Amino acid sequence: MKSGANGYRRGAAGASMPNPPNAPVRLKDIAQDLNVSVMTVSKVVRGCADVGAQTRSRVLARIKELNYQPNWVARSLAARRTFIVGLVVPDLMNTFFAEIAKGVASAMRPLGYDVVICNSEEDASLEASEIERLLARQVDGLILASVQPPDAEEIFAKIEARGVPYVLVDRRVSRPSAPYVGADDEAIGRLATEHLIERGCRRIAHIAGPHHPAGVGRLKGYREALAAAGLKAVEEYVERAADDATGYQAARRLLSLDPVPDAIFGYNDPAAAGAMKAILEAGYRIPEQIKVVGAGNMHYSDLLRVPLSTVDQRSTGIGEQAAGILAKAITSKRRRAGGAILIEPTLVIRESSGGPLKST
Amino acid sequence: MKSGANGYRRGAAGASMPNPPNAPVRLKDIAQDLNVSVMTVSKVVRGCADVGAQTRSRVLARIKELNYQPNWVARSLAARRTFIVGLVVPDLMNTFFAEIAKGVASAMRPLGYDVVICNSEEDASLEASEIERLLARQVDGLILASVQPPDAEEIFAKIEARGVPYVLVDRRVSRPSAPYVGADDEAIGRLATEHLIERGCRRIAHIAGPHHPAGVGRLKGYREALAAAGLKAVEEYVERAADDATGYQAARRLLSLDPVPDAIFGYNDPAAAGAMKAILEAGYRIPEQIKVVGAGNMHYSDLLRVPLSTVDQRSTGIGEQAAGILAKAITSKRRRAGGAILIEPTLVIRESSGGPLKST
DNA sequence: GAGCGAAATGAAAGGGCTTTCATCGGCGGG
DNA sequence: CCCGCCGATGAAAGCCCTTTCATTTCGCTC
Repeated sequence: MKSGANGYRRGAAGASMPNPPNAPVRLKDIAQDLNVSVMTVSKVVRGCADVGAQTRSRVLARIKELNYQPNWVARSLAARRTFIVGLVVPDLMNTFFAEIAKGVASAMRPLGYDVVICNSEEDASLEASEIERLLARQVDGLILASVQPPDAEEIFAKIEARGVPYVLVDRRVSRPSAPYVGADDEAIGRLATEHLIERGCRRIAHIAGPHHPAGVGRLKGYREALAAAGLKAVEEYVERAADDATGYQAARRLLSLDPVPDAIFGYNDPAAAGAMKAILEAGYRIPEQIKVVGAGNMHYSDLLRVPLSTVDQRSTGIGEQAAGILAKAITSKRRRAGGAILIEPTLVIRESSGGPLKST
Repeated sequence: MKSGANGYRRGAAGASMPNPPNAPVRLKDIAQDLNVSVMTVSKVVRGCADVGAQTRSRVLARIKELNYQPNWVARSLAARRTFIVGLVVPDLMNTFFAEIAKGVASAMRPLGYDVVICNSEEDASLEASEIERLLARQVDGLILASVQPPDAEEIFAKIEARGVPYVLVDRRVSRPSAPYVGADDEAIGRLATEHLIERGCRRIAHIAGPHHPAGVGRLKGYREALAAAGLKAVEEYVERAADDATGYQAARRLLSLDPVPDAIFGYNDPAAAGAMKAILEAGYRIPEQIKVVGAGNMHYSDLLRVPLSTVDQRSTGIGEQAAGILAKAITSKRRRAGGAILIEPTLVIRESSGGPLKST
């Protein structure tokens, strides 16, 4: 019963079943139709130069006619490139990251790459597993806004061992060698805090992020600015949060302190927005009694309860630039993009810190 | 020079180069190490039952030791399944869709599927090309919040021709046979409009969406509600928009009309949020002079300038349910999920329409 | 101790494409 | 008139894994 072993797809006979109706068209089908080799068709599909003009047009015609679509899985396997890049962000609900995703996708598309977006939900282990899946899927490159705690070498070692180029965005994990696109977090922290100091605040609280570089860096900048202004850093004035819900909670705790803060700097906009909700609920006025500043300039920040002052980091640009760097790294031999692109953070002053002109 | 044809990867000699340092570990490497067949290793990896306990543990040990990761591209080709499903949404910046994405991903992950999220940016042709790429990538299924105008049969015909199961979410394209998860758009339109009528509004304007089912349906519901209440439908009171920026513009036009509307129903929350910005800028008070209602209950709606009344559609649930249906369709023989799941829309009353209790 | 079925293993044949390299025919130059 | 070269075409060998089905080896039953 040897013939039984023949195999899958097409009936039973041999290698020549013409076109079992429902199966997608393959290179081979076209080649047989036209009495040319699979190679020739493949070359036409890929736009190789060494195909006769006449042959080419015959093939092209048939391709259109049969509506041939290359099978990218097979192509990826053979070519050892998938033309997929992975993007891992911690929170898609924060439009700051959605915007980065948009930037990445729109920069990658014209280069022929698809972007697979993953949401790690600020969960380091979920993130790790997402990255592993992406690697298993043989992505050509990775863009990461990482959740990883500063000491998590392992994942990056794995990526590097695989030789997959990657770019860090927004969160600069402790890999000085890795390419990075984003703002200087300490500068962000300083900028926001200095602004509040200028506006006359003296009891400035901070809702810090989780223990990733962005959180840590902004906290540091905040402390530096306080120190530079000769203000005492009150330990109780620093809370932790990750998004609007936790920011709300954090702010409630801050509001229960005895000398109530006269300003809150949220490490990102959702946290600051949540804080504003808590502040208003507690009956304080923004900005008269308590001023608020966020960071990220997320899409809805100026539509919020009180339009939110924030530190802009040009999120779409981050995505595009990261994409550019990654594309270059993928193509180059060295497969390691270099250096960091530090985005100059800029203050966007809205009502939550007293508005553009008057100073308190 | 026959030997030159030998091929790629591993040096030159034969099929037995042991382990060219930098290449990823393959099934074959493990098999050779252990003197078993590739098959056996493959079975262990996939958790097949018919492997001896001892062999299994030897293999497992080696897998861990060498840190073997299956190559999903090869696996997908051989198994003719990718374990990838595609999700196409019109606007990731609208957290309503980000939430759906989250729901889909979290429901699919435990089933072993990865989700590829695509943002069509409300652009029908971009959407079409994204869907084609997903098909070319051999996705196992598709979840679509489609931008397509009602007459765009072509794409769906293509999907069906490929035999790829799909589920529609939030936007019910005119394919009565296709499975759908989302709210009844006319009900949404009615609910919002009736609420505004109850609150005493008589000149209710509507910022309608683009010409997709969600936009059309909600507009229809709005008109029905007006008619039912005996209110005249003023044609100038209907504007078009897609997001907060265009919603802002639309509202400005509405505010320039002579009898200024006393209410605006935005077909989605971003549009309504943009409208609120325009209204406040023009010096009107919300809700005293103009009331506003949106739809979708997006993540930041209650943090907005004036907390936004809206029609909730349980976005996370939509994603999860769609994922469930799709997974079933993928597994089943028929490959076509059935029926629609209509989510009961519910009103969420916040300040923008006068708050929960008092009735204007 | 022959016969049976189950358990464990593996051989062979692809999946649809690309890669490398050989071949073929025809042209101009020597 | 033969050589070598070029453009055009194709043959063969993979990419790494799964599928189908055959084989081998046991332990049992009767």
